[in-house]
Amino acid sequence: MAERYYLTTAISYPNGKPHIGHAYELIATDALARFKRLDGYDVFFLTGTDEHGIKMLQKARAQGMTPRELADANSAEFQRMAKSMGGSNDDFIRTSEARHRETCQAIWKRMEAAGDIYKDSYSGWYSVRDEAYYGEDETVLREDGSRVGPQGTPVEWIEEESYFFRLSKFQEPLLKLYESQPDFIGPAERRNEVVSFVKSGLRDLSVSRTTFDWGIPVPGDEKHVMYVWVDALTNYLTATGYLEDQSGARAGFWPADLHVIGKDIVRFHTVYWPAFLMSAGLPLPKRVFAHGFLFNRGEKMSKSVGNVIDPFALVETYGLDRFRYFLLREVSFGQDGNYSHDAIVNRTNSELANDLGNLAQRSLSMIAKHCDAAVPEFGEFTANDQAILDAASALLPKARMAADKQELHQILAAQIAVVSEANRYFAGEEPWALRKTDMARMQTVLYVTAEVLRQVAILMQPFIPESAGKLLDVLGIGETERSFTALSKDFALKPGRALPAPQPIFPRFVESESDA
RNA sequence: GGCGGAGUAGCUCAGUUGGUUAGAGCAGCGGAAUCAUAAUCCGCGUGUCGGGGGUUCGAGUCCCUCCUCCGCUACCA
Repeated sequence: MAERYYLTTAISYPNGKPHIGHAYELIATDALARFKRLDGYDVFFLTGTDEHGIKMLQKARAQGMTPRELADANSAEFQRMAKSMGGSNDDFIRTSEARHRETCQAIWKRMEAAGDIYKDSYSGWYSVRDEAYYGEDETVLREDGSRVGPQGTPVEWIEEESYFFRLSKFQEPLLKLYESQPDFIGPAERRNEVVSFVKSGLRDLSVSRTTFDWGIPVPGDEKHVMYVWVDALTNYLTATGYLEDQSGARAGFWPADLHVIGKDIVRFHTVYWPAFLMSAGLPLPKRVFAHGFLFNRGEKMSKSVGNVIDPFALVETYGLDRFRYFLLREVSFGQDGNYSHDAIVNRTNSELANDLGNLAQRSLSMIAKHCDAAVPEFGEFTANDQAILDAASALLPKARMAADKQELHQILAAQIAVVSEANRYFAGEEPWALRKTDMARMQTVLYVTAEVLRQVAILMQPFIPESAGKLLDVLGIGETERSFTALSKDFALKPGRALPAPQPIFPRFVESESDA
């Protein structure tokens, strides 16, 4: 049976519309999911929405809706976004679903049974206007004796009954985890931050609230709802059904192999989450990888600056694959990145249209015209032939290593380097000149070029599924010959096999009058 | 403030355990070719490797110091 691979995005808080950050995370995780599927794994790829909490409640009220109505409406938008971005997720979880309630209550009971949940009171400086608690050091005592929060709003001392999770107990086990499993947190910079945070000491965590009811009730004390992270993080477990039935269809996917998240929620995934699981006596995920943020021309996206970009519009403008390629190639996965119209056009025109697309077109149209529209015969390979073929064969092992470290940009960089090399090879061999002097040699050059294209196209599928598929179409590669298994020599192009008429796969992006 | 990271060609960045004339891609300039999506190929960089000091036969690469930028420093997610 195939090895399983379970990966997730973070679930999105749907109190607004999806933005480019959501799209980015989905696309990157999708590329990894597709990569693993093509590499023969039995993949479970999960994304979803995190629908509870006071902000949803407030937003719903403001719009004259029930929280469930708001959640339904906005979650649908996130599902539409996942589809539009080419998401190949196997499930879409909503925390308002019954299955999730069941799992949350089950994990709660386990933590409680372990003695890690206790009732106390949560107190702090609360700002009614901000609807937030602040630490004492965040507040300022004014001369008139009033105390205000960081936003300058008045705060008052509030005590609320709350359940606590004994996070303090897990400081040592967590440090041990980071040490024994150095790959638990990626990229490495994040790991150091987490370690130093945990070393500085952990306080117990308030995990329930009584001030609102849009959430999952605490078992046995229903005036409490679970607060934020027990609810949100548990989604990863819910979707597998592991807690309900360990022999269920998806139970074998737990523990997750990879949680892909934004760098802003590293702590919750690398401190709280493993602590909850340890307490509940459950296996821990293998790795949490935090990506960076995307900036619009170096500026953070914000409504006030007016540079909020709708991911649907970007796909509309550039096309899905161009957009995916840009994000995954331009930005070092794990670091912050910038996007701009010029950057998208430059990157994709240069690499997809000029390098890859044009190489395909120039070689395949020669094959169509001069080789009877069939894969050409080849003779003895020269050193040049062998070198470029070897460079293509070397891609898979490199890509695998990079994929396991989530270095998506490296995979694409390596591929495009081979494409560039293939262009140099093609120009150097001059098949158009060979046509007049040595047809057999011309055929070999065209064969080698097409075979390199085949290898690259197969490896491009996770990133630009549709256009890589089209490229495989014009190379005459059938649906069953597209997995990474087909990268082996046994699947190399067979001379004589008919090829369809070549057609441009990656058109250049040309500025229209209205864009200028 | 504390801890951590970064400052290398116009732009984005590589530069292993210190060792020969510091690299790539993009952009720019010149040329070639014409199979191809005006695409491709070739050639062209005297860069104070943030400043200063030090260790060493030798430092972008180690040490000290200064400057600048960034991240983390718990209950909005």
